[in-house]
Amino acid sequence: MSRRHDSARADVVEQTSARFDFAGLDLLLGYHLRRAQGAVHRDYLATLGDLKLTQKHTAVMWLVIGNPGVAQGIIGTALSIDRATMMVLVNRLEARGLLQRRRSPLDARRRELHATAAGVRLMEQVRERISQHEARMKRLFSGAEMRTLERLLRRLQKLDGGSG
Amino acid sequence: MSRRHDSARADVVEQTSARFDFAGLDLLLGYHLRRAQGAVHRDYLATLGDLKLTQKHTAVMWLVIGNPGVAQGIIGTALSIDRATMMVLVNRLEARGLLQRRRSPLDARRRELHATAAGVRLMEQVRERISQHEARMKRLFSGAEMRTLERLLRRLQKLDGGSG
DNA sequence: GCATGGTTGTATGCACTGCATACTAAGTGT
DNA sequence: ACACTTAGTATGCAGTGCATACAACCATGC
Repeated sequence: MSRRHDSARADVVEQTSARFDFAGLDLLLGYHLRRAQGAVHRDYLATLGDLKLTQKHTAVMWLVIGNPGVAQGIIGTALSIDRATMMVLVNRLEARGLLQRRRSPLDARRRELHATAAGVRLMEQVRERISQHEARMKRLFSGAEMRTLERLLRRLQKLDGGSG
Repeated sequence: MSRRHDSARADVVEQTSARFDFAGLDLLLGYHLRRAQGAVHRDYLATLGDLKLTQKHTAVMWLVIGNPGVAQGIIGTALSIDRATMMVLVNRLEARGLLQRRRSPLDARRRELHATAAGVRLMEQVRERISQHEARMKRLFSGAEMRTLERLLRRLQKLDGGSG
C-alpha cells in the first residue's frame, strides 16, 4: 500500500465517522421527537414480536375493549386518526378476527365496534408484552422524570387544534 | 319526539363524548410519545405547506448541505433510516432536483450526495418555516422545560441499540 | 312529509415510511 | 485467486396519512 492510498483511506474514515456535522439539526425539538418515537416504536414492535400488532392497532383494540360498542369515529377522534385511516385499520383488525363491526341500533350510520374472544385473548398477551416494553423505558428514567416527560409530551398535543 | 327517542339520543351523546374511557392507555409513555409526534409532524407539514418536504426529507437535505459529498449510507446511519428507505428517499429528492448522486473517487461503491443550487435555495426557505414551527412549540414550554424535554427524548434513543 | 345539510362510514388513490430479501459492484484480507 | 464484507440498488409488502368522492342515515326547517 502506497502512502497515497493510506492517506486516502484516512480521509474516508474521517468522513464516515469523525467529521460528520449535524449542522444544528440536533437543536430542533422535532428532530429529537421523531428519533425518540422511531426508537420506541422499533422496540415496541420487537417486543410484541409474533403478536404482530402496531402501536395504533393496539390502541384501537385497547379502547374498544375499554368501551364496548364504541363507534369507529369516536376511536378515531380520541386517537387523532382520520376516517380513511381508521377504515383500513379496522378492516385489518376485523379480517384478523380480533373485532367485529355491528350496526348501531340507535344511529344506523354508526358501526359499533366489539372485540371478539380472540381479540380479548390476544390483548391479554399484548398487555404483558407492553409491560416489558414500558419497563425497559422506565429504566431509563426516574419516577419524577417519567412524570415530567409525560406532562411535557401531553402539552405538545395542543399543536393539533392550535391555529388550524 | 317521544320520551323514548329523547333518552336514546341522550345515551348516544353520553357514549360519544362524556363516558369515553381511556382504560389506562394514557398511562403508557409510548402512547403519549406517538400522539405528540403525530401532532408535531402535522404542524410541521402544515407550516412547510407548499414547500412539500417531510421531516425526513428535510433532515437528509439538512445533513447533505452540512456535509457536502457525504455518502448515502452515512446519512442513513446518522438518522436511523435503513438502506432501502434511504434509496426511495434520495430517489425522490434527486427526482425533484434538490440533490445529486456522484460516484465517490475514493470508494466507487459509494455515492456522494451533493445539494443542487435549487436544493440550497429551497432549504433556505425551509429553515425559515422551521423557525416558525419550532417557535410555536417553544411557546408551550419554558427554556428549562425545553432543555429537559430534549434531554429526556435523547435518552430514549438508547432503546435502539439496547438489547438487540 | 319532504328537501336540505351535516354526520358516519366506505372506497379509492397517492405518497411516505419501514423492513425483508435478493442482487450487483466494489473494496478488504488471506 | 478467493471468500468476506460493505454500499448501493431493486422489488415487494404492510402501515400510515390524507384528499376526494360517494352512500347511508340523521336532524332540521319548511
